[in-house]
Amino acid sequence: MVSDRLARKIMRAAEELGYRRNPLAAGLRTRQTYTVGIVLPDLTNPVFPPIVRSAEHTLGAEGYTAVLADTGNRRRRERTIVDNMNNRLVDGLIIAAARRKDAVVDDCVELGIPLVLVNRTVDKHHVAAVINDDELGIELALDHLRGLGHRRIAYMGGPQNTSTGYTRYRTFVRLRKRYGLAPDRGLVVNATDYTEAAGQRALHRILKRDREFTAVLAANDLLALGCYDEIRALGLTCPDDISVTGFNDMPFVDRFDPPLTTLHIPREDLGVQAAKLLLERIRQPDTPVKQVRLEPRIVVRGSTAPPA
Amino acid sequence: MVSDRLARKIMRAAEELGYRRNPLAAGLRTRQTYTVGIVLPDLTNPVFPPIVRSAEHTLGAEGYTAVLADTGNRRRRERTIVDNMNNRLVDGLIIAAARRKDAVVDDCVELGIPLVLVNRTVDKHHVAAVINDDELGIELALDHLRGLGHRRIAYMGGPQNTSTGYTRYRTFVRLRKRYGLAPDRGLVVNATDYTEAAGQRALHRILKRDREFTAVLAANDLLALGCYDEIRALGLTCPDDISVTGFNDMPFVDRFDPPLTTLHIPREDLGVQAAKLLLERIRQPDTPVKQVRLEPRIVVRGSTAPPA
DNA sequence: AGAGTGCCTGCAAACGTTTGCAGAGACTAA
DNA sequence: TTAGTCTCTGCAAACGTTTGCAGGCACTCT
Repeated sequence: MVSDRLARKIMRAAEELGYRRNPLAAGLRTRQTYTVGIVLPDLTNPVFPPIVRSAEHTLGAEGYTAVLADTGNRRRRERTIVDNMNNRLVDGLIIAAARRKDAVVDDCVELGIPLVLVNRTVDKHHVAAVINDDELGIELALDHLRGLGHRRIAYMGGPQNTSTGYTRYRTFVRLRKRYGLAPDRGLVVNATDYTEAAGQRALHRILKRDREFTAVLAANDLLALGCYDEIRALGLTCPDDISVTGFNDMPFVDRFDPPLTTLHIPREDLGVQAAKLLLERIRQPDTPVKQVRLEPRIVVRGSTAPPA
Repeated sequence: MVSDRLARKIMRAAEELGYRRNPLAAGLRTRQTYTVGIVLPDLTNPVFPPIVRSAEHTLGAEGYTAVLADTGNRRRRERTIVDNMNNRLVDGLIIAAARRKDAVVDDCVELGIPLVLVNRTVDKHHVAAVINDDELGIELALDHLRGLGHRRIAYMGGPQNTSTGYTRYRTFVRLRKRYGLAPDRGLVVNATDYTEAAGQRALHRILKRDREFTAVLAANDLLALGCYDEIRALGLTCPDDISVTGFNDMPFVDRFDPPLTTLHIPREDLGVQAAKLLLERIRQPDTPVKQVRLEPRIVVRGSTAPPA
């Protein structure tokens, strides 16, 4: 619109006068705030910080500011947070806290708010998402345990209202049948939350019904830690008495006692891809909705061993 | 201003019409956004999430929204982030990433932006802060090690440009003299960062000069983990060969191998107090600046034992 | 010289609130 | 009836941008 020379002159003058653009006023006029919201289910779960960090970084490079919030795994808080963010006119949202049926997600889609799910997705596949290949993950873990010689393998799933909880559970059941493993219903329990306490409770329930298994495949690292607790509480040891595997390879699990065998997910990539996808949706909202699936790989450590 | 009856009627009408207040426009007019910024040095350090969470919760109860950001321990990013937040007219800031001399903090004070430091403070004591009693902490750790019979105790400090790094270091040196412990300069090293890698490097440096110590007192849990790594790399074991203590009692350190003896800090309280102090400064900016100090307590676990 | 083009300046409306003020009614007290 | 009080309605300015348009000036081309 204007010549380079003048533009520079204006910039210099602005600098001298200490002019600072007011993004509030600009946002009011343009309905663009260059802010995106990131919604987490649980900030204290170490899986998320690395994802958030790489997403933040990618967004920052394009001039966007990330606004984080933690739902504490509560539905009402998710609603409040997202409403709040939409009120403040974020340009888009990255949600890591989605449930399989998620009214908040539905509303965002309906309102046309650019949205990308990360880590978890919803049942209706009408929204952009970057997730892990959970089926592959469970298969890798199960193959590992079978390779060690385990035949009676317990499964500890996550909450069935999350896509990860559900897919991993379904996959385990499917594969167990395919491999001709003992189809004991008593060996499968789904925990109510992805927390250590819920994991411990769930293993307690399994142990009350059946003590003949030699390994437990947990749908998440925190659940696996809950298994550690229950195993220890019973005076048993891992992996001598019971092998345990997790999912996520969250930071520090390599230092636990014993170091956890688990599925490593490409955390940085999850964040980067989610950010890129979101930018795409913000800039070209009419582009078709994409789902990206990233492959986990198994990391074998000390929590798994051949059965006694 | 108006009667209750009318007020209710208006609210109902607003509801029916689906009216939603636009905080951008309101903020533009009133210069109040009911948003506060929380600035962290490192989101992946598990000490911070619990602090953030309780601060967020306290602020939320008063109608404020928290906006998180992670400086990744880089000065330039801290500047960018805080500028950005001030531009967007946050009502106040909680900064957990302060250095002892911190231009960003100085600027905020000068601009009169309500500000509370948490965990770390600055040298000039002109700004509200909620911190730990670091002197007490170091004293507790040292007493514990002395109580076990350790006499040659190495100290691994944190970055000296942070208040925690500096105070803990000064306290160790002071107490060592008071207790008449060997004043070897070779036994004291300050790491460049609060990270595991820096901790490992620092212990490596100590070990090159002196291998006669029986315990190392680390200024932070991540540094202590770095010590674990170096001890293991040398084929030694903790605590049989070397005892290790940390600081912060961050989540999960009780599960490490060995479980870490460390100083527990009242994380929730840090967050709550910081939030309350900030609200006070926002609502009554003329009130005198307060500094709150909270007491840590030692948690003895498996990483410390009497010397061989 | 006149028309056309490029660059610039200036003006005004709009975004959705808050805030203060003026004035209209309705009611109460003298 | 009149003055005074209360409650409500309506209007207008202001917050700091963005955006479009009109007009001015200088220059180039025919």
